[in-house]
Amino acid sequence: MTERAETGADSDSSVANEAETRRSADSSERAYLTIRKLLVEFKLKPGERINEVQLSRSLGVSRTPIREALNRLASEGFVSLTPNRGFFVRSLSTEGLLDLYELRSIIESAAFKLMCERADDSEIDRLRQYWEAIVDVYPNQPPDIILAEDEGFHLLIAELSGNPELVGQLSSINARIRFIRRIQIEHPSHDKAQITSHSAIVEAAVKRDAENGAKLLREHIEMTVSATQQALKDALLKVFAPDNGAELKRRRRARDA
Amino acid sequence: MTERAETGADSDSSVANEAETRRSADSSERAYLTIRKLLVEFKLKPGERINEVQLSRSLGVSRTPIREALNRLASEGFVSLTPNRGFFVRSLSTEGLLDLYELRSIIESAAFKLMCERADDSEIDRLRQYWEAIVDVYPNQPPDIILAEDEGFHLLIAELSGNPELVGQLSSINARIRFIRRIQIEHPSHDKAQITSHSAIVEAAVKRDAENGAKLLREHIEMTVSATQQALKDALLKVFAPDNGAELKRRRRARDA
DNA sequence: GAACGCAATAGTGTCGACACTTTCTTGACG
DNA sequence: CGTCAAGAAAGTGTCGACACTATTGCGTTC
Repeated sequence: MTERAETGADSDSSVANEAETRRSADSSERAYLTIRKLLVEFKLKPGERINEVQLSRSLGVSRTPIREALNRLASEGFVSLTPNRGFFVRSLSTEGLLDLYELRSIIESAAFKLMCERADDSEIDRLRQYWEAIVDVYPNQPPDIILAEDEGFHLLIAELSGNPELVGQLSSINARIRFIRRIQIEHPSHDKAQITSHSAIVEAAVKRDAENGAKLLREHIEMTVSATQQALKDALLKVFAPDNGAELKRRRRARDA
Repeated sequence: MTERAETGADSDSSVANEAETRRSADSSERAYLTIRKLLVEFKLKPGERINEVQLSRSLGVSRTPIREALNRLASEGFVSLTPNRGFFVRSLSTEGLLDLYELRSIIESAAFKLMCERADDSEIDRLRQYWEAIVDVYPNQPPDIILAEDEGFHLLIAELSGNPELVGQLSSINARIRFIRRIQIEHPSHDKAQITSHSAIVEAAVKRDAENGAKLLREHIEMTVSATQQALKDALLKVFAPDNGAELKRRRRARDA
Protein backbone atom coordinates (compact mmCIF):
# COMPACT_ATOMS: atom_id res chain seq x y z
CA MET A 1 0.00 0.00 0.00
CA THR A 2 1.20 3.34 -0.77
CA GLU A 3 1.52 5.21 2.38
CA ARG A 4 1.76 8.61 1.00
CA ALA A 5 -0.31 11.53 1.81
CA GLU A 6 -0.51 11.45 5.49
CA THR A 7 -0.75 15.03 6.30
CA GLY A 8 -2.89 13.61 8.96
CA ALA A 9 -2.85 16.73 10.95
CA ASP A 10 -6.21 18.09 11.63
CA SER A 11 -7.12 18.35 8.01
CA ASP A 12 -9.24 21.38 7.78
CA SER A 13 -8.81 24.09 10.31
CA SER A 14 -9.89 26.36 7.60
CA VAL A 15 -11.90 29.41 8.06
CA ALA A 16 -14.27 29.78 10.88
CA ASN A 17 -17.15 27.97 9.44
CA GLU A 18 -20.23 28.96 11.19
CA ALA A 19 -23.09 28.17 8.96
CA GLU A 20 -21.58 28.21 5.56
CA THR A 21 -19.45 25.15 5.61
CA ARG A 22 -22.17 23.02 4.18
CA ARG A 23 -20.81 21.21 1.26
CA SER A 24 -23.79 21.43 -0.92
CA ALA A 25 -23.98 18.19 -2.76
CA ASP A 26 -24.53 19.76 -6.09
CA SER A 27 -21.27 21.49 -6.81
CA SER A 28 -20.89 19.50 -9.97
CA GLU A 29 -24.26 20.48 -11.25
CA ARG A 30 -23.72 24.13 -10.52
CA ALA A 31 -20.27 23.98 -12.03
CA TYR A 32 -21.78 22.40 -15.11
CA LEU A 33 -24.38 25.11 -15.49
CA THR A 34 -21.96 27.90 -14.76
CA ILE A 35 -19.30 26.71 -17.15
CA ARG A 36 -21.83 26.08 -19.83
CA LYS A 37 -23.02 29.60 -19.39
CA LEU A 38 -19.49 30.90 -19.69
CA LEU A 39 -19.17 29.00 -22.93
CA VAL A 40 -22.48 30.17 -24.27
CA GLU A 41 -21.65 33.74 -23.50
CA PHE A 42 -18.21 33.60 -25.02
CA LYS A 43 -16.59 34.33 -21.71
CA LEU A 44 -14.54 31.32 -22.54
CA LYS A 45 -13.43 31.76 -26.08
CA PRO A 46 -13.33 29.20 -28.84
CA GLY A 47 -10.02 27.40 -29.02
CA GLU A 48 -8.98 28.59 -25.62
CA ARG A 49 -7.48 26.23 -23.15
CA ILE A 50 -9.46 25.84 -19.98
CA ASN A 51 -7.54 26.24 -16.78
CA GLU A 52 -9.08 24.02 -14.16
CA VAL A 53 -7.36 25.61 -11.22
CA GLN A 54 -8.41 29.05 -12.22
CA LEU A 55 -11.98 27.95 -12.82
CA SER A 56 -12.18 26.12 -9.56
CA ARG A 57 -10.92 29.14 -7.74
CA SER A 58 -13.39 31.42 -9.40
CA LEU A 59 -16.29 29.10 -8.69
CA GLY A 60 -15.17 28.48 -5.17
CA VAL A 61 -15.03 24.71 -5.42
CA SER A 62 -12.29 22.19 -5.85
CA ARG A 63 -11.17 20.79 -9.15
CA THR A 64 -13.16 17.60 -8.78
CA PRO A 65 -16.59 19.00 -9.59
CA ILE A 66 -15.02 21.17 -12.26
CA ARG A 67 -13.64 18.12 -13.95
CA GLU A 68 -16.92 16.27 -13.71
CA ALA A 69 -18.66 19.17 -15.34
CA LEU A 70 -16.04 19.39 -18.05
CA ASN A 71 -16.38 15.73 -18.78
CA ARG A 72 -20.07 16.11 -19.30
CA LEU A 73 -19.51 19.13 -21.48
CA ALA A 74 -17.02 17.13 -23.45
CA SER A 75 -19.43 14.39 -24.33
CA GLU A 76 -21.95 17.00 -25.27
CA GLY A 77 -19.51 18.56 -27.66
CA PHE A 78 -18.92 21.87 -25.94
CA VAL A 79 -15.31 21.22 -25.15
CA SER A 80 -12.71 18.74 -26.21
CA LEU A 81 -10.19 16.85 -24.16
CA THR A 82 -6.58 16.32 -25.12
CA PRO A 83 -4.74 13.90 -22.87
CA ASN A 84 -2.31 15.56 -20.53
CA ARG A 85 -3.10 18.92 -21.95
CA GLY A 86 -6.58 19.39 -20.66
CA PHE A 87 -9.85 20.75 -21.91
CA PHE A 88 -10.22 23.20 -24.73
CA VAL A 89 -13.19 25.26 -25.75
CA ARG A 90 -14.37 23.70 -28.92
CA SER A 91 -14.43 26.30 -31.57
CA LEU A 92 -17.53 26.28 -33.61
CA SER A 93 -16.56 27.20 -37.10
CA THR A 94 -19.18 28.40 -39.51
CA GLU A 95 -18.94 24.99 -41.01
CA GLY A 96 -19.49 23.17 -37.74
CA LEU A 97 -22.40 25.41 -37.05
CA LEU A 98 -24.01 24.48 -40.33
CA ASP A 99 -23.61 20.84 -39.46
CA LEU A 100 -25.39 21.38 -36.20
CA TYR A 101 -28.22 23.27 -37.77
CA GLU A 102 -28.55 20.55 -40.34
CA LEU A 103 -28.84 17.95 -37.62
CA ARG A 104 -31.39 20.09 -35.89
CA SER A 105 -33.37 20.38 -39.04
CA ILE A 106 -33.34 16.64 -39.53
CA ILE A 107 -34.53 15.94 -36.05
CA GLU A 108 -37.18 18.59 -35.98
CA SER A 109 -38.79 17.72 -39.22
CA ALA A 110 -38.84 14.08 -38.27
CA ALA A 111 -40.36 15.01 -34.94
CA PHE A 112 -43.04 16.99 -36.67
CA LYS A 113 -44.02 14.08 -38.83
CA LEU A 114 -44.18 11.75 -35.88
CA MET A 115 -46.24 14.25 -33.98
CA CYS A 116 -48.74 14.38 -36.80
CA GLU A 117 -49.06 10.64 -36.71
CA ARG A 118 -49.22 10.12 -33.02
CA ALA A 119 -50.34 13.10 -31.03
CA ASP A 120 -53.98 13.22 -30.17
CA ASP A 121 -56.05 16.33 -30.73
CA SER A 122 -55.66 17.69 -27.26
CA GLU A 123 -51.91 17.50 -27.57
CA ILE A 124 -51.89 19.30 -30.87
CA ASP A 125 -54.03 21.84 -29.19
CA ARG A 126 -51.42 22.32 -26.52
CA LEU A 127 -49.03 23.34 -29.24
CA ARG A 128 -51.51 25.77 -30.66
CA GLN A 129 -52.22 27.23 -27.26
CA TYR A 130 -48.56 27.52 -26.43
CA TRP A 131 -48.00 29.58 -29.49
CA GLU A 132 -51.13 31.67 -29.29
CA ALA A 133 -50.38 32.56 -25.72
CA ILE A 134 -47.12 34.20 -26.66
CA VAL A 135 -47.45 35.24 -30.27
CA ASP A 136 -48.64 38.74 -29.52
CA VAL A 137 -46.00 39.74 -27.07
CA TYR A 138 -43.33 37.56 -28.59
CA PRO A 139 -41.33 40.16 -30.52
CA ASN A 140 -41.28 42.66 -27.70
CA GLN A 141 -39.60 40.53 -25.12
CA PRO A 142 -35.98 40.65 -24.09
CA PRO A 143 -33.74 38.34 -26.11
CA ASP A 144 -33.44 35.72 -23.43
CA ILE A 145 -37.17 35.32 -23.23
CA ILE A 146 -37.57 35.17 -26.96
CA LEU A 147 -34.94 32.52 -27.10
CA ALA A 148 -36.51 30.46 -24.33
CA GLU A 149 -39.94 30.69 -25.88
CA ASP A 150 -38.65 29.74 -29.27
CA GLU A 151 -36.80 26.76 -27.88
CA GLY A 152 -39.89 25.83 -25.93
CA PHE A 153 -41.95 25.83 -29.08
CA HIS A 154 -39.64 23.56 -30.96
CA LEU A 155 -39.08 21.36 -27.96
CA LEU A 156 -42.79 20.91 -27.52
CA ILE A 157 -43.00 19.52 -31.01
CA ALA A 158 -40.30 17.05 -30.11
CA GLU A 159 -42.19 16.07 -27.00
CA LEU A 160 -45.38 15.53 -28.92
CA SER A 161 -43.53 13.19 -31.22
CA GLY A 162 -43.69 10.76 -28.34
CA ASN A 163 -40.04 9.90 -28.61
CA PRO A 164 -38.01 11.08 -25.62
CA GLU A 165 -34.76 10.49 -27.47
CA LEU A 166 -35.68 13.23 -29.88
CA VAL A 167 -36.29 15.56 -27.00
CA GLY A 168 -32.92 14.77 -25.53
CA GLN A 169 -31.10 15.26 -28.80
CA LEU A 170 -32.81 18.50 -29.54
CA SER A 171 -32.10 19.85 -26.08
CA SER A 172 -28.48 19.06 -26.46
CA ILE A 173 -28.29 20.69 -29.86
CA ASN A 174 -30.13 23.72 -28.58
CA ALA A 175 -27.67 24.16 -25.78
CA ARG A 176 -24.79 24.09 -28.21
CA ILE A 177 -26.17 26.65 -30.59
CA ARG A 178 -27.82 28.81 -27.98
CA PHE A 179 -25.01 31.32 -27.88
CA ILE A 180 -25.27 31.98 -31.56
CA ARG A 181 -29.03 32.10 -31.51
CA ARG A 182 -28.93 34.74 -28.88
CA ILE A 183 -26.46 36.72 -30.89
CA GLN A 184 -28.68 36.42 -33.89
CA ILE A 185 -31.71 37.59 -32.00
CA GLU A 186 -29.89 40.69 -30.90
CA HIS A 187 -28.51 41.28 -34.36
CA PRO A 188 -30.26 43.62 -36.78
CA SER A 189 -30.76 40.70 -39.11
CA HIS A 190 -33.38 39.35 -36.73
CA ASP A 191 -36.77 40.01 -38.14
CA LYS A 192 -40.31 39.00 -37.74
CA ALA A 193 -40.46 36.39 -40.43
CA GLN A 194 -39.79 33.81 -37.77
CA ILE A 195 -43.11 34.60 -36.21
CA THR A 196 -45.05 33.95 -39.35
CA SER A 197 -43.13 30.73 -39.73
CA HIS A 198 -44.24 29.53 -36.36
CA SER A 199 -47.82 30.38 -37.07
CA ALA A 200 -47.70 28.48 -40.32
CA ILE A 201 -46.17 25.52 -38.59
CA VAL A 202 -48.93 25.47 -36.02
CA GLU A 203 -51.43 25.62 -38.79
CA ALA A 204 -49.89 22.64 -40.50
CA ALA A 205 -49.91 20.77 -37.22
CA VAL A 206 -53.58 21.40 -36.71
CA LYS A 207 -54.25 20.10 -40.17
CA ARG A 208 -51.89 17.21 -39.53
CA ASP A 209 -50.13 18.05 -42.72
CA ALA A 210 -46.91 16.24 -41.97
CA GLU A 211 -45.13 16.87 -45.23
CA ASN A 212 -45.88 20.52 -45.42
CA GLY A 213 -45.10 21.14 -41.78
CA ALA A 214 -41.78 19.36 -42.04
CA LYS A 215 -40.96 21.42 -45.07
CA LEU A 216 -41.89 24.62 -43.29
CA LEU A 217 -39.66 23.65 -40.41
CA ARG A 218 -36.76 22.97 -42.70
CA GLU A 219 -37.21 26.29 -44.38
CA HIS A 220 -37.66 28.01 -41.07
CA ILE A 221 -34.37 26.65 -39.87
CA GLU A 222 -32.60 27.35 -43.13
CA MET A 223 -33.78 30.89 -42.95
CA THR A 224 -32.43 31.18 -39.47
CA VAL A 225 -29.13 29.78 -40.61
CA SER A 226 -28.58 32.26 -43.33
CA ALA A 227 -29.66 35.11 -41.09
CA THR A 228 -27.15 33.80 -38.62
CA GLN A 229 -24.16 33.79 -40.90
CA GLN A 230 -23.47 37.46 -40.76
CA ALA A 231 -24.31 37.65 -37.10
CA LEU A 232 -21.77 34.96 -36.43
CA LYS A 233 -19.05 36.76 -38.29
CA ASP A 234 -19.72 39.96 -36.45
CA ALA A 235 -19.72 38.17 -33.16
CA LEU A 236 -16.48 36.39 -33.79
CA LEU A 237 -14.84 39.59 -34.81
CA LYS A 238 -15.98 41.24 -31.67
CA VAL A 239 -14.74 38.41 -29.54
CA PHE A 240 -11.37 37.91 -31.10
CA ALA A 241 -10.30 41.27 -32.28
CA PRO A 242 -11.60 44.05 -30.15
CA ASP A 243 -9.33 46.53 -31.83
CA ASN A 244 -7.47 44.86 -34.58
CA GLY A 245 -8.21 42.67 -37.49
CA ALA A 246 -5.57 40.03 -37.16
CA GLU A 247 -6.14 36.46 -38.15
CA LEU A 248 -8.09 34.29 -35.81
CA LYS A 249 -5.67 31.48 -35.72
CA ARG A 250 -2.43 33.05 -34.84
CA ARG A 251 -2.25 33.69 -31.22
CA ARG A 252 1.34 33.60 -30.24
CA ARG A 253 3.17 36.23 -28.52
CA ALA A 254 0.40 38.70 -28.62
CA ARG A 255 1.70 40.72 -25.87
CA ASP A 256 4.56 43.18 -26.28
CA ALA A 257 4.32 46.83 -25.80
CA MET B 1 8.52 5.36 -4.71
CA THR B 2 4.95 4.60 -4.26
CA GLU B 3 4.07 2.07 -6.83
CA ARG B 4 0.66 3.23 -7.63
CA ALA B 5 -1.61 2.23 -10.38
CA GLU B 6 0.03 -1.04 -10.98
CA THR B 7 -1.93 -2.97 -13.48
CA GLY B 8 -4.08 -4.64 -10.95
CA ALA B 9 -5.14 -6.97 -13.66
CA ASP B 10 -7.87 -8.99 -12.26
CA SER B 11 -11.52 -9.43 -12.78
CA ASP B 12 -11.75 -9.06 -16.47
CA SER B 13 -9.88 -10.78 -19.14
CA SER B 14 -9.51 -7.70 -21.21
CA VAL B 15 -5.96 -7.87 -22.26
CA ALA B 16 -4.37 -4.55 -21.93
CA ASN B 17 -1.59 -3.20 -23.92
CA GLU B 18 1.94 -4.19 -23.34
CA ALA B 19 3.59 -1.11 -24.62
CA GLU B 20 5.30 0.02 -21.50
CA THR B 21 6.36 3.30 -22.86
CA ARG B 22 4.21 5.86 -21.23
CA ARG B 23 1.09 5.01 -19.49
CA SER B 24 -0.46 8.04 -18.08
CA ALA B 25 -3.61 9.83 -18.69
CA ASP B 26 -5.68 6.90 -19.66
CA SER B 27 -7.18 5.56 -16.48
CA SER B 28 -10.37 7.41 -17.16
CA GLU B 29 -10.44 6.32 -20.73
CA ARG B 30 -9.88 2.70 -19.86
CA ALA B 31 -12.47 2.90 -17.13
CA TYR B 32 -14.88 4.36 -19.63
CA LEU B 33 -14.33 1.60 -22.13
CA THR B 34 -14.42 -1.13 -19.55
CA ILE B 35 -17.58 0.06 -17.89
CA ARG B 36 -19.27 0.57 -21.18
CA LYS B 37 -18.37 -2.97 -22.06
CA LEU B 38 -19.84 -4.21 -18.80
CA LEU B 39 -23.03 -2.40 -19.64
CA VAL B 40 -23.17 -3.66 -23.17
CA GLU B 41 -22.65 -7.20 -22.03
CA PHE B 42 -25.23 -7.04 -19.30
CA LYS B 43 -22.64 -7.63 -16.65
CA LEU B 44 -24.19 -4.60 -15.08
CA LYS B 45 -27.88 -5.11 -15.22
CA PRO B 46 -30.57 -2.63 -16.13
CA GLY B 47 -31.91 -0.76 -13.15
CA GLU B 48 -29.03 -1.82 -10.98
CA ARG B 49 -27.28 0.64 -8.80
CA ILE B 50 -23.63 1.07 -9.58
CA ASN B 51 -21.27 0.79 -6.68
CA GLU B 52 -18.32 3.04 -7.31
CA VAL B 53 -16.10 1.55 -4.66
CA GLN B 54 -16.64 -1.94 -5.90
CA LEU B 55 -16.01 -0.91 -9.48
CA SER B 56 -12.90 1.00 -8.62
CA ARG B 57 -11.56 -1.97 -6.75
CA SER B 58 -12.23 -4.34 -9.59
CA LEU B 59 -10.63 -2.03 -12.13
CA GLY B 60 -7.69 -1.30 -9.91
CA VAL B 61 -8.04 2.45 -9.95
CA SER B 62 -9.43 5.00 -7.59
CA ARG B 63 -12.91 6.36 -7.71
CA THR B 64 -11.93 9.50 -9.51
CA PRO B 65 -11.50 8.00 -12.98
CA ILE B 66 -14.52 5.81 -12.36
CA ARG B 67 -16.64 8.85 -11.72
CA GLU B 68 -15.30 10.64 -14.76
CA ALA B 69 -16.21 7.66 -16.87
CA LEU B 70 -19.66 7.42 -15.32
CA ASN B 71 -20.29 11.07 -15.98
CA ARG B 72 -19.51 10.58 -19.61
CA LEU B 73 -21.70 7.51 -19.75
CA ALA B 74 -24.45 9.51 -18.11
CA SER B 75 -24.50 12.18 -20.76
CA GLU B 76 -24.47 9.49 -23.39
CA GLY B 77 -27.54 7.91 -21.88
CA PHE B 78 -26.06 4.66 -20.63
CA VAL B 79 -26.56 5.41 -16.98
CA SER B 80 -28.48 7.94 -14.97
CA LEU B 81 -27.45 9.93 -11.97
CA THR B 82 -29.60 10.54 -8.92
CA PRO B 83 -28.17 13.09 -6.51
CA ASN B 84 -26.74 11.56 -3.39
CA ARG B 85 -27.76 8.13 -4.50
CA GLY B 86 -25.35 7.58 -7.30
CA PHE B 87 -25.39 6.11 -10.75
CA PHE B 88 -27.88 3.57 -11.99
CA VAL B 89 -27.78 1.43 -15.07
CA ARG B 90 -30.40 2.84 -17.30
CA SER B 91 -32.82 0.19 -18.11
CA LEU B 92 -33.70 -0.06 -21.70
CA SER B 93 -37.28 -1.08 -21.92
CA THR B 94 -38.66 -2.41 -25.14
CA GLU B 95 -40.21 0.97 -25.53
CA GLY B 96 -36.98 2.83 -25.01
CA LEU B 97 -35.33 0.56 -27.48
CA LEU B 98 -37.90 1.38 -30.10
CA ASP B 99 -37.27 5.05 -29.52
CA LEU B 100 -33.59 4.55 -30.10
CA TYR B 101 -34.12 2.58 -33.26
CA GLU B 102 -36.48 5.24 -34.47
CA LEU B 103 -33.84 7.89 -33.90
CA ARG B 104 -31.35 5.76 -35.70
CA SER B 105 -33.66 5.37 -38.61
CA ILE B 106 -34.20 9.12 -38.82
CA ILE B 107 -30.51 9.85 -38.79
CA GLU B 108 -29.55 7.17 -41.23
CA SER B 109 -32.09 7.95 -43.83
CA ALA B 110 -31.22 11.63 -43.63
CA ALA B 111 -27.56 10.72 -43.95
CA PHE B 112 -28.29 8.67 -47.01
CA LYS B 113 -30.06 11.53 -48.70
CA LEU B 114 -27.24 13.90 -47.94
CA MET B 115 -24.73 11.41 -49.19
CA CYS B 116 -26.56 11.18 -52.50
CA GLU B 117 -26.43 14.93 -52.85
CA ARG B 118 -22.90 15.53 -51.78
CA ALA B 119 -20.60 12.57 -52.11
CA ASP B 120 -18.58 12.39 -55.27
CA ASP B 121 -18.40 9.25 -57.35
CA SER B 122 -15.24 7.95 -55.80
CA GLU B 123 -16.77 8.18 -52.38
CA ILE B 124 -19.86 6.34 -53.39
CA ASP B 125 -17.53 3.80 -54.82
CA ARG B 126 -15.88 3.41 -51.46
CA LEU B 127 -19.23 2.36 -50.09
CA ARG B 128 -19.71 -0.12 -52.86
CA GLN B 129 -16.25 -1.52 -52.36
CA TYR B 130 -16.67 -1.77 -48.63
CA TRP B 131 -19.73 -3.87 -49.08
CA GLU B 132 -18.48 -6.01 -51.93
CA ALA B 133 -15.35 -6.81 -50.03
CA ILE B 134 -17.31 -8.44 -47.25
CA VAL B 135 -20.58 -9.53 -48.72
CA ASP B 136 -19.45 -13.05 -49.51
CA VAL B 137 -18.00 -13.97 -46.19
CA TYR B 138 -20.36 -11.78 -44.21
CA PRO B 139 -22.81 -14.39 -42.92
CA ASN B 140 -20.12 -16.83 -41.88
CA GLN B 141 -18.27 -14.61 -39.49
CA PRO B 142 -18.49 -14.66 -35.74
CA PRO B 143 -21.15 -12.35 -34.34
CA ASP B 144 -18.73 -9.68 -33.21
CA ILE B 145 -17.32 -9.34 -36.69
CA ILE B 146 -20.72 -9.26 -38.31
CA LEU B 147 -21.73 -6.57 -35.90
CA ALA B 148 -18.64 -4.49 -36.51
CA GLU B 149 -18.98 -4.79 -40.26
CA ASP B 150 -22.61 -3.89 -40.18
CA GLU B 151 -21.93 -0.85 -38.03
CA GLY B 152 -19.09 0.07 -40.32
CA PHE B 153 -21.38 -0.01 -43.31
CA HIS B 154 -23.94 2.27 -41.77
CA LEU B 155 -21.32 4.52 -40.31
CA LEU B 156 -19.69 4.92 -43.68
CA ILE B 157 -22.94 6.25 -45.06
CA ALA B 158 -23.00 8.77 -42.26
CA GLU B 159 -19.45 9.79 -43.04
CA LEU B 160 -20.22 10.23 -46.69
CA SER B 161 -23.03 12.57 -45.75
CA GLY B 162 -20.29 15.03 -45.01
CA ASN B 163 -21.77 15.97 -41.66
CA PRO B 164 -19.60 14.87 -38.75
CA GLU B 165 -22.42 15.47 -36.30
CA LEU B 166 -24.36 12.67 -37.90
CA VAL B 167 -21.40 10.39 -37.49
CA GLY B 168 -21.15 11.27 -33.83
CA GLN B 169 -24.82 10.73 -33.20
CA LEU B 170 -24.90 7.45 -34.98
CA SER B 171 -21.85 6.18 -33.13
CA SER B 172 -23.42 7.03 -29.87
CA ILE B 173 -26.66 5.32 -30.77
CA ASN B 174 -24.80 2.29 -32.01
CA ALA B 175 -22.97 1.95 -28.75
CA ARG B 176 -26.20 2.02 -26.85
CA ILE B 177 -27.96 -0.61 -28.87
CA ARG B 178 -24.94 -2.75 -29.51
CA PHE B 179 -25.76 -5.24 -26.82
CA ILE B 180 -29.13 -5.95 -28.23
CA ARG B 181 -27.85 -6.13 -31.76
CA ARG B 182 -25.35 -8.72 -30.75
CA ILE B 183 -28.06 -10.70 -29.05
CA GLN B 184 -30.17 -10.48 -32.13
CA ILE B 185 -27.38 -11.66 -34.35
CA GLU B 186 -26.91 -14.72 -32.22
CA HIS B 187 -30.61 -15.35 -32.03
CA PRO B 188 -32.31 -17.75 -34.43
CA SER B 189 -34.38 -14.88 -35.74
CA HIS B 190 -31.30 -13.55 -37.46
CA ASP B 191 -31.50 -14.29 -41.11
CA LYS B 192 -29.94 -13.31 -44.33
CA ALA B 193 -32.46 -10.76 -45.44
CA GLN B 194 -30.20 -8.12 -43.98
CA ILE B 195 -27.63 -8.93 -46.58
CA THR B 196 -29.95 -8.37 -49.46
CA SER B 197 -30.99 -5.12 -47.84
CA HIS B 198 -27.45 -3.87 -47.79
CA SER B 199 -26.94 -4.78 -51.40
CA ALA B 200 -30.07 -2.95 -52.39
CA ILE B 201 -28.96 0.07 -50.43
CA VAL B 202 -25.64 0.12 -52.19
CA GLU B 203 -27.42 -0.10 -55.47
CA ALA B 204 -29.59 2.86 -54.64
CA ALA B 205 -26.50 4.78 -53.61
CA VAL B 206 -24.80 4.12 -56.90
CA LYS B 207 -27.87 5.34 -58.70
CA ARG B 208 -28.08 8.27 -56.31
CA ASP B 209 -31.65 7.41 -55.70
CA ALA B 210 -32.03 9.26 -52.44
CA GLU B 211 -35.68 8.60 -51.83
CA ASN B 212 -35.58 4.94 -52.52
CA GLY B 213 -32.39 4.40 -50.56
CA ALA B 214 -33.76 6.21 -47.56
CA LYS B 215 -36.87 4.11 -47.76
CA LEU B 216 -34.83 0.93 -47.97
CA LEU B 217 -32.86 1.99 -44.94
CA ARG B 218 -35.98 2.68 -42.98
CA GLU B 219 -37.38 -0.70 -43.88
CA HIS B 220 -34.10 -2.37 -43.17
CA ILE B 221 -34.06 -0.93 -39.70
CA GLU B 222 -37.71 -1.66 -39.09
CA MET B 223 -37.14 -5.22 -40.06
CA THR B 224 -34.28 -5.43 -37.62
CA VAL B 225 -36.44 -3.98 -34.92
CA SER B 226 -39.17 -6.50 -35.25
CA ALA B 227 -36.68 -9.32 -35.46
CA THR B 228 -35.17 -7.93 -32.31
CA GLN B 229 -38.31 -7.89 -30.24
CA GLN B 230 -38.35 -11.55 -29.42
CA ALA B 231 -34.62 -11.69 -29.02
CA LEU B 232 -34.84 -8.92 -26.48
CA LYS B 233 -37.46 -10.69 -24.47
CA ASP B 234 -35.45 -13.87 -24.40
CA ALA B 235 -32.37 -12.00 -23.39
CA LEU B 236 -34.03 -10.14 -20.58
CA LEU B 237 -35.46 -13.34 -19.24
CA LYS B 238 -32.08 -14.92 -19.27
CA VAL B 239 -30.49 -12.01 -17.52
CA PHE B 240 -33.01 -11.48 -14.82
CA ALA B 241 -34.31 -14.88 -14.03
CA PRO B 242 -31.69 -17.52 -14.52
CA ASP B 243 -33.57 -20.04 -12.45
CA ASN B 244 -36.50 -18.44 -10.82
CA GLY B 245 -39.39 -16.28 -11.71
CA ALA B 246 -39.17 -13.66 -9.03
CA GLU B 247 -40.04 -10.09 -9.69
CA LEU B 248 -37.43 -7.99 -11.29
CA LYS B 249 -37.45 -5.24 -8.81
CA ARG B 250 -37.04 -6.85 -5.51
CA ARG B 251 -33.55 -7.70 -4.63
CA ARG B 252 -32.92 -8.30 -1.00
CA ARG B 253 -30.56 -10.22 1.04
CA ALA B 254 -27.63 -9.96 -1.22
CA ARG B 255 -25.15 -9.52 1.47
CA ASP B 256 -21.69 -10.75 1.18
CA ALA B 257 -18.79 -9.71 3.21
C1' DG C 1 -46.36 -9.31 16.30
C1' DA C 2 -46.16 -4.94 13.49
C1' DA C 3 -45.00 0.03 13.24
C1' DC C 4 -41.69 3.27 14.63
C1' DG C 5 -37.77 5.24 15.48
C1' DC C 6 -32.53 5.15 16.40
C1' DA C 7 -27.90 3.45 15.93
C1' DA C 8 -24.64 1.38 12.79
C1' DT C 9 -23.16 0.74 8.19
C1' DA C 10 -22.51 1.62 3.46
C1' DG C 11 -21.87 4.84 -0.17
C1' DT C 12 -21.66 9.26 -2.54
C1' DG C 13 -19.72 14.09 -3.10
C1' DT C 14 -15.92 16.90 -2.45
C1' DC C 15 -11.46 18.09 -0.92
C1' DG C 16 -6.39 18.82 -0.71
C1' DA C 17 -2.06 16.51 -1.91
C1' DC C 18 1.27 14.95 -5.10
C1' DA C 19 3.37 12.45 -9.26
C1' DC C 20 4.01 13.16 -13.95
C1' DT C 21 3.66 16.11 -18.37
C1' DT C 22 3.73 20.11 -20.79
C1' DT C 23 5.03 24.83 -21.21
C1' DC C 24 7.79 28.76 -20.11
C1' DT C 25 12.25 30.95 -18.81
C1' DT C 26 16.86 31.51 -18.82
C1' DG C 27 21.46 30.99 -19.96
C1' DA C 28 25.25 28.56 -22.60
C1' DC C 29 26.90 27.74 -27.12
C1' DG C 30 27.22 28.05 -32.36
C1' DC D 1 21.67 37.17 -32.73
C1' DG D 2 19.48 32.86 -33.10
C1' DT D 3 19.21 27.93 -31.41
C1' DC D 4 18.91 24.69 -28.18
C1' DA D 5 19.00 22.52 -23.42
C1' DA D 6 18.33 22.40 -18.69
C1' DG D 7 15.75 23.84 -15.04
C1' DA D 8 11.60 26.20 -13.10
C1' DA D 9 6.87 26.87 -13.22
C1' DA D 10 2.34 25.71 -14.40
C1' DG D 11 -1.12 22.35 -15.03
C1' DT D 12 -3.31 17.85 -15.48
C1' DG D 13 -4.41 13.08 -13.78
C1' DT D 14 -5.07 10.31 -9.93
C1' DC D 15 -5.09 9.24 -5.20
C1' DG D 16 -6.67 8.57 -0.32
C1' DA D 17 -9.31 10.96 3.22
C1' DC D 18 -13.37 12.62 5.23
C1' DA D 19 -18.05 14.94 5.63
C1' DC D 20 -22.56 14.14 4.76
C1' DT D 21 -26.61 11.39 3.12
C1' DA D 22 -29.13 7.19 2.34
C1' DT D 23 -29.92 2.50 3.81
C1' DT D 24 -29.89 -1.30 6.68
C1' DG D 25 -30.48 -3.63 11.03
C1' DC D 26 -31.98 -3.68 15.71
C1' DG D 27 -34.40 -2.74 19.80
C1' DT D 28 -38.48 -0.43 21.82
C1' DT D 29 -43.22 0.52 22.28
C1' DC D 30 -48.00 -0.40 21.67
